[in-house]
Amino acid sequence: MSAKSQAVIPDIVIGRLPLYLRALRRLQQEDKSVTSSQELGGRLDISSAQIRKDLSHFGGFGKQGTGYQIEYLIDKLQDVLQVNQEWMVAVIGAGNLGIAISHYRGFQDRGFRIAHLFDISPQKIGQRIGEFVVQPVSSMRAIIRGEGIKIAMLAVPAEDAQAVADQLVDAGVMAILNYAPININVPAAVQIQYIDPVTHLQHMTFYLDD
Amino acid sequence: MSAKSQAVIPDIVIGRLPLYLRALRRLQQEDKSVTSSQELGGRLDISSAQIRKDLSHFGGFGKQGTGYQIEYLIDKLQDVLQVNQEWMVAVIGAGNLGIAISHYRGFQDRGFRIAHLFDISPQKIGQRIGEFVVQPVSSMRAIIRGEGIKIAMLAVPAEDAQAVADQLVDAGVMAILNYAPININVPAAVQIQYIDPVTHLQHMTFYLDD
DNA sequence: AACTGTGAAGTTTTTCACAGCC
DNA sequence: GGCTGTGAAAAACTTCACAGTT
Repeated sequence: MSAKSQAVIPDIVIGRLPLYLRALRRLQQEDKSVTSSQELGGRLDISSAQIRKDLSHFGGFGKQGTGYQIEYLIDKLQDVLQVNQEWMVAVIGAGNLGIAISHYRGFQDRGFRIAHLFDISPQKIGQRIGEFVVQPVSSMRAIIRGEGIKIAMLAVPAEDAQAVADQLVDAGVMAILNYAPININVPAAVQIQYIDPVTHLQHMTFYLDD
Repeated sequence: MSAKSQAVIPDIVIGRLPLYLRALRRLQQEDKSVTSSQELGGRLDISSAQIRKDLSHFGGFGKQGTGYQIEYLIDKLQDVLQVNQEWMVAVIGAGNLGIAISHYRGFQDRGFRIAHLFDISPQKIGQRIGEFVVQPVSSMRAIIRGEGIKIAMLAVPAEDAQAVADQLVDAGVMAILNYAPININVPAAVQIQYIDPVTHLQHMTFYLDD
């Protein structure tokens, strides 16, 4: 056990930090400079105790009697999540979804920059999509390795997702955000997250009448 | 307490059912007809005990010694989630994301059909997007109410999301899938779910080295 | 007076482990 | 022998409630 040993933070806590960060940025846009666990919780539908407990894992970010300095807390959370730097991201798949992702302006100021857009289809390769030129999957490995890209967003058909993920891992990618509606197996050291709108919709229909 | 009173099922269990369903459909495509909690769990990285416990909330779907009949289990889970019917969905926002959503083929066979695409911009209104003609937000309320649409996908700028959500609720929508990177407040009876790729990316960067 | 940070208590969720059935 | 369904145990997570600080 090293002198600087860190307690393990529950993953569920880590998952909430981006939500806190997002809400704090919003408060900042509203020209507030201080907030409280109660105000933040009200916005997010999370109890104030939960927020205080979550934040306490990383040290005392607040002031008793006062609350949290928004700018300071944003900075600290960005440090914790390592998004005070700008991560290069590769997008694989230049279909409608890949194109929408590539055009999305919302990555920039939250720690990410799309660096490349890949596709396997000869029709797509060479095409200009926003500021990107679609590159062939065949050169993906070399580029990702060469530039040390660690994060990829997968927007290929479900059938191809596992094979492409394998190539990404081989190329050195350590975090994959998979938009294909299929489970992917990756080594334990590689992070994976899923976005599938249908799972969310099906979650909600359970509660609908009729 | 009615004679047919149902025990309350934990929401976290409901959230996993769509994942089971998705994996089962995949197994079916691979021409399997029977599976086990172990096989399913292996695909999903969920323990077999968890899967058995989750499914047991709804009655005995499996056979001891044998496992689960895939077709039967799919049908039962679709019943539970109420996706054996086809839900009409409205999409609001005909930007890159709304367009990508409107083109996506993956809703059809999983219980959902996009019925309308709305936007507020005069440049967008009347434009043809795939099989849809973009309709004005001003007619949204009447159409949603008139057709009894209960589900909406929100793909508008963060600034407009709360206002549009309020209109949707007023129009009778009971479930909203919000793609705007902002928290929305809706009445407790209305379901809301979020998709924000950046929160997933930030969750993963916590674990990345350097 | 207002609010944080935190042990302790309470609740929920997951895993264990095995009886019972095919 | 293989697998489900399930009570009981364990682990994880959330809330309570309050001492301590501004």
